[in-house]
Amino acid sequence: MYKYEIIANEIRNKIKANEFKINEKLPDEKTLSNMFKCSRMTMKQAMDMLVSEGYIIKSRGIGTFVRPQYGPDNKNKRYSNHPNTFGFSSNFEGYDKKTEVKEFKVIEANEEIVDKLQLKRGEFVYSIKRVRFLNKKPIILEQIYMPIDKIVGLNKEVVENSLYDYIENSIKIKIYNADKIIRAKSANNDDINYLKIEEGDPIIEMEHVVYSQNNSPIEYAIIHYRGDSYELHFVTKKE
Amino acid sequence: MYKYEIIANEIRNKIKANEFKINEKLPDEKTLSNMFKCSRMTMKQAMDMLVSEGYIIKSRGIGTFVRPQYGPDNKNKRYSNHPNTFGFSSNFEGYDKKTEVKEFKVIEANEEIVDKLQLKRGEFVYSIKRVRFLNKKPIILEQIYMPIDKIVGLNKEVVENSLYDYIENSIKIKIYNADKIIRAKSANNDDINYLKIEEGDPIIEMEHVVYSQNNSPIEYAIIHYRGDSYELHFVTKKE
DNA sequence: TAGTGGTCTAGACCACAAC
DNA sequence: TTGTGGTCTAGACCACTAG
Repeated sequence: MYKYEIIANEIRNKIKANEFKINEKLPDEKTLSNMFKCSRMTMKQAMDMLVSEGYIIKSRGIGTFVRPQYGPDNKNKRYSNHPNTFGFSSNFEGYDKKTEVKEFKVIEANEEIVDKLQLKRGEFVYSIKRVRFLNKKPIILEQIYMPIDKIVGLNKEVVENSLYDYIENSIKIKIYNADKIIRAKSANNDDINYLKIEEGDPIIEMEHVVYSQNNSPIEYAIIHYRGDSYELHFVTKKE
Repeated sequence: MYKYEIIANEIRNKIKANEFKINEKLPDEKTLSNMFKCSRMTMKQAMDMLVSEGYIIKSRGIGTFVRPQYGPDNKNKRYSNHPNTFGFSSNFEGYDKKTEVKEFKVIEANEEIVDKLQLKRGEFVYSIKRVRFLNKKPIILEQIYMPIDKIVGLNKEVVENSLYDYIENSIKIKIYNADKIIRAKSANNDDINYLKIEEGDPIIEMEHVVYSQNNSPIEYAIIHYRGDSYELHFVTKKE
């Protein structure tokens, strides 16, 4: 782990633990860089990470402040996450959550999957269908495809827990970035069936391709969020 | 304009003008920083900007490449943009686009608006309703609120063209960042009326609050995109 | 004017990919 | 081994806010 990640983790944890309280002003970056024994550029990188995750707000000439948190149940009884933070588990730490695996098999990649995962015709992928529950309500339906030769040793137990935890900690693949596409759709049969909603109800569809550090695609997923109970939050910075 | 913005603009323009072709490898960052007479950190900042806008892909150990472009009509006849790029005009440069202003008035801010724009009770805001057309089809319905004492001198002509152009170039407010929330909803009466869709059709709702450089909110907007013709693309980088 | 974050430098070393 | 982007430094100066 790099220095700026370690520093960001430390500050993030202090915010989560309420040691830095909401709207509290943090020390200025020069002071912080002395505290953490790093240069100001490194300090800035750590802080910018927290800005993009929505933990803090920086204002030139004024200072840096802990930001009121998003999170489940904050707003109109909708659940929410930052698409910048990878993974369901890390977005809903500490909440009543459950995962049900509806399908776990190996299939030959179709044209769409070949294209998204940059495979060759005839290659095989894991095909995983999971439902995510929050407070016992089914909220998210995921259809995931992963190349069998990159994500080795996958099994149902892993899939019932955190895929990203497995990828990063067990098989030591580093995630680099992701392309995401968001659409609005009407519930299809799977949505009706698994998310317990009605025909025609709106859902958020997020399609994403996640890339590892060498820019090779490791996951292609189509994720459906219940429109009535989920929203995506993010922070856009004009650079 | 800062150096890294100037550099990014130059490279972006070359990509747009096809001087750097799709999938072409760009010179490495050290060479580029010599070419642009800047330090490598500055070069990196310029390039990272283009990564987050989706123009290029960087791979450690390999190099930097021009990325296949998104853009209107690329995929399933849906229009698409990067929410990281501010503004309709800059996202759809060169396309057949039109804006119809359906409402332009000044109202007293209600509780929601007071909250989002950090106003006091009784303050006034511009209330603007616009429909955006692409290739003569109504695609986007916007409801915009802006505080009258920050966005001075607004008039219907400005609103018919580019608001951001006016804000940045005429009244010289620098945009800093934005909070965005994405939801899926079913078409309401306005959507049916202005976007010419049917009751129950899905739409993407994007709510955003845009902040100027001193972190004061200058725009609160609720934007509806036709679900059948629009999608949002973005690039997420794991820092 | 003092305080704060933003930009920029010139260079060092590290991590990863390809040969 | 070479080429590439990523991290990190120690410090300078700039831009914006507040008193």
